[in-house]
Amino acid sequence: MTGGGGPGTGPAAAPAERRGRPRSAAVDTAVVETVLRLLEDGVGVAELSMERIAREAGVGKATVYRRWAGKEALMLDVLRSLDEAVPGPAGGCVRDDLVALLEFLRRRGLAKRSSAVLRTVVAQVQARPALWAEYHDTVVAARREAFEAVLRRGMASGEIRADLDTGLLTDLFVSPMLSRALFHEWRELPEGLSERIVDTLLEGVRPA
Amino acid sequence: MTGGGGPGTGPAAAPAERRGRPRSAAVDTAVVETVLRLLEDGVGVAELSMERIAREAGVGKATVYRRWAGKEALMLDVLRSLDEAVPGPAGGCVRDDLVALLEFLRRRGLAKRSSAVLRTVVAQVQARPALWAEYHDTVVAARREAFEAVLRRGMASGEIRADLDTGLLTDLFVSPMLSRALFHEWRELPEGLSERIVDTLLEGVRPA
DNA sequence: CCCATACGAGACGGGACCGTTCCGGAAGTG
DNA sequence: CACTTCCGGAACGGTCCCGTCTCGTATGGG
Repeated sequence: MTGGGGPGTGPAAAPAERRGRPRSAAVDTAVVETVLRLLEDGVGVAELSMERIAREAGVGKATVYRRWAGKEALMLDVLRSLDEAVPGPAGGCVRDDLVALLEFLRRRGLAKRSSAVLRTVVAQVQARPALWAEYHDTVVAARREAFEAVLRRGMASGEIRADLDTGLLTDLFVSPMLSRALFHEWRELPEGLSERIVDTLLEGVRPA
Repeated sequence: MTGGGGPGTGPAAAPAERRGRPRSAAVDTAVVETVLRLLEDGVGVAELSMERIAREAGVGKATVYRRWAGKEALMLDVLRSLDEAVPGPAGGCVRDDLVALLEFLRRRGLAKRSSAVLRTVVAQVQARPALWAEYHDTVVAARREAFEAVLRRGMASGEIRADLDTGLLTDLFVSPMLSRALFHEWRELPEGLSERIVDTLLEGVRPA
């Protein structure tokens, strides 16, 4: 239930030749996990003070500053910890693959934790572009690429119109799910939503 | 260029029987306008302190507190000031009305100011539901109703499939524009985008 | 074993902001 | 004109936070 908080969280690689006591890996995960939990609980990124993070993680403030230069650097690592593998195409028909990708968004990505993180990142698009860039490269890019790959396959097989831009198509498929997760606070994502979105988009809104 | 900051901004109605010097209406608009400008410049809602708002508006802090109980109440009035009339349907074909509504979103609503406000509000969905509720009732509801009215008209006239839910359809039309405005920082909203979204949705993604 | 380094805890000075209060002056009402 | 209320400015005590530093203790590599 901890999401993608596992390994790969280390903020900086040790340059070998370490004497003395090594740093505790548990501290890294505890801090990152605490930030995610607080965001999940609705604490805004600005109410998140380094002091509070350390307090709630049961960690000395100096220990946090020993690893991260400031809140910005810490947040970047938090975003990096969210890296998740997108499910590969099942190889069935394109329609089912699209539904599966949207279901992945609905279930794993947008249930609670990730919707909170997404809201937080969106709020920082203007003030801290680096934060958004990191989130885009780490999380968004892989998902978009997965969508576009399926769409290209559909275009090759004749299941998808080939005269459309895959970027725009990806927006058409993804953004309805995204908007609901952003605005409706991770409720209102009912079971059959993915199918309804995909089928409506495929069939078109105009009567046949 | 001041947007919807005009009348109706007063935080509380005067109960008549006022002696002494009346409150300056200029202060109300100056404060609200300053908040909007700061949000527009990328200042997060949490970096927005009452002290800073008063300073930048050239207004005494006590004067602000005389009108609003706190930041939450002030933000509610700021959102209320955003109320804008949605353009009525031109009465042409449904397709053109849908394009016109999306164009309204692209041009007026989502260029700069409103995208900043929307990001701010989204960030507060969890922490301050009242803020989101106010924004929804003031801004979102009217726009959604306009969309659904056009869609219902299209269903009656046979231009839109009648077996679909107007709420979901509205999401399909609106959210691609919304997502771009949220994520891409009010760039990347090119001229023909509205037409492309509407036509793709109408025609469908599957080949004919 | 020894020593360098990490650890939690907390003190430190500096700064920002909160919400209130007071001031001297301005501006309408009666 | 007298009076009441508002105005901008500024100060107040209080709280929280920042980033650094110092304790005394724990822990692992050489």
